[in-house]
Amino acid sequence: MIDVAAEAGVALKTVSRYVNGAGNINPAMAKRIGDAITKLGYRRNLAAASIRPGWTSKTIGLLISDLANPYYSSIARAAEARLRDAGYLLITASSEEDGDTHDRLVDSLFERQVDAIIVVPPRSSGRPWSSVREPHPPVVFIDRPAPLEGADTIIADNRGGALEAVDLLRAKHEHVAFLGDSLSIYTMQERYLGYGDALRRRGEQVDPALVSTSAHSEQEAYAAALTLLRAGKATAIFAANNRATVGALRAFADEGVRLPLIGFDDFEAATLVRPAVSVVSQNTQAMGHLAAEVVLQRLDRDTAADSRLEVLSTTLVLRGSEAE
Amino acid sequence: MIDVAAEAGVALKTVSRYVNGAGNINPAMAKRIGDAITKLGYRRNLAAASIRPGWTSKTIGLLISDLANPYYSSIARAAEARLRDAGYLLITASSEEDGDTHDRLVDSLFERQVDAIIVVPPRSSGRPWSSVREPHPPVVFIDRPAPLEGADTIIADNRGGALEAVDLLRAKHEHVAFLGDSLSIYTMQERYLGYGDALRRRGEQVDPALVSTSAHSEQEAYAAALTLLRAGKATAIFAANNRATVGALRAFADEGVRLPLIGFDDFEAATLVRPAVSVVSQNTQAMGHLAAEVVLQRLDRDTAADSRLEVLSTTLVLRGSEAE
DNA sequence: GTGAAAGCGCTAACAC
DNA sequence: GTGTTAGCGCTTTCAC
Repeated sequence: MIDVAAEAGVALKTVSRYVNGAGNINPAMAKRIGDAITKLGYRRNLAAASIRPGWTSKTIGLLISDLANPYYSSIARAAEARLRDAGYLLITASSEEDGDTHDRLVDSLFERQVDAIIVVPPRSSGRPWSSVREPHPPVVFIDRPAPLEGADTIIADNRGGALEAVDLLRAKHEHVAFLGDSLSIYTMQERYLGYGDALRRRGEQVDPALVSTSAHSEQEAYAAALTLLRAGKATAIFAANNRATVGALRAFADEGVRLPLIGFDDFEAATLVRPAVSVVSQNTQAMGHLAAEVVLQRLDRDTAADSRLEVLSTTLVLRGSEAE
Repeated sequence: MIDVAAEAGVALKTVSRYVNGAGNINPAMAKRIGDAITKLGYRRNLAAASIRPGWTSKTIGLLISDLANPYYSSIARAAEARLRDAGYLLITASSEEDGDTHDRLVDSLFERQVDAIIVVPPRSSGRPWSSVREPHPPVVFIDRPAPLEGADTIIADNRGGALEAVDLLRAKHEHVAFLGDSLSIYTMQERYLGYGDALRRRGEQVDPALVSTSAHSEQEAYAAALTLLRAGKATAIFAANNRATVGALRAFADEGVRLPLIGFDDFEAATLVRPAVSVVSQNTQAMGHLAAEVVLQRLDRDTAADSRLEVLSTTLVLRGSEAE
């Protein structure tokens, strides 16, 4: 910047004003400065600018469990698009559901002076969030309940979505099975509750013989679905996540049957398989976009405004026989 | 840091040494400093450290066309994992194939003092790369040829992959059609060349009636596939990208036929559809990982080493009837 | 409208 | 082994 000032024959400060877009600059000088910048190939150092009081890095952290998971990458994409429009860039990192990795990444992000972070709390918990010293940049939790009292949170209505799906299945079919992963996972628990809600609404109880929670991997989901089919009791299946849905489809194919099925979370193959698969769809775009909005709001009016808890509703997408 | 030093009763520099893990510190002092840091909730400011000569931001930029695209998010994931192990964080941004957006993001990244950037060159070109002033952080281009002479580049063997697939189809079937997007897209052009290679190898010419390059969207891919089917000439199809493959599958379903098919790029639905779909698979993990390695190598030995051009081979994954 | 000097948080010399 | 000083690139009072 000194060089630019020398080249243009003005003071350092004038160059600073120029690059910051301050209005009060003599047009002739502005031109000289612009030329000098081009000639010297000057590039601004935002890191240096950001250490001044009142200045920020214009960078936001995004901590998710796995960037390669379409669910999260879609959220990331939406958040990035919105924040980019507002002049922010996103540092994206994957915690791999590991509490320690997550904690380390949070520290790294804070050390890099991010203005805020958007976080998917990992399943395996590390240090409690409440132990993170104030003051720190605003944190917005998404997808799962905040592990911190009174924090901004955006989640989907897992329970309501499951209720709607199971209710629809139960209207036509006697024995609706629940095929999912461990109930110790928040979203699973919620979807299971929704499953129960739908039955209780009809004055029925959950039948343990129809509940399978061992779909930890696609392989196990397949095995669980097979067991369910061979037991012969289930007349319809609610698959509580993508893995379970895919496992059920494979089991159907192998057994040569096809039970009515509704999965949770949409996926590409759902419209390709015949018959097409009905799903409870989450609006990941909306979640990413909303997370960005909440962050921007916190950053704008830096007030200690009331924390926001947003519950995004799900959409039941009926395809195949369920659509009739 | 001043506060920490005061609290611990040591000099500023000793605290600096401590947080930098310098060995030569009196254990008693180290303990006092550690306690003071905890007590005060001190967090290091890496931005301030990074403006010192010889220090860097430990941050790397990743510029891709669309984070929500599984192909790119998978690359991003692999690169992130490798770089995280090396102490780097990734600023990820989507150019949306727009040259101007891309150029702006490159500038933003450089201004934020990233140590290097990994770039997917956008289709619509903005400013020429050669006009970007030296010196600038190392740039590694991936997925498409570098728009800059002598730059590190990692691409997949699109041509060879297509050749292999078409060769296999042609061995059993008389008229293999090419279903793809515009040939002005680099990867398409390469795959089309591979298609031609396979035919020429048998002393045949490309039959224009069997070539369709209008699969710009899934809808158009579907329409193009339908046209191909109804013309009745094609006896097998090489679908040059995911969109084309999916379009072909929809057309098959609607017409109640199933031609031998090999797609380019693997996708989840490929194993779910019956019969399963054979594909030419790119190793996105390897591409991301390798991009990270090349970056680290440039950063380590900051030598002006020879530029690397890596061509990753593809894998032909045979499923369904093609597997017989 | 423009410039000189001070200082953001940090680290590298260079003493002690 | 530890402290003092200067300065990284930038922006901001506060004079002119």
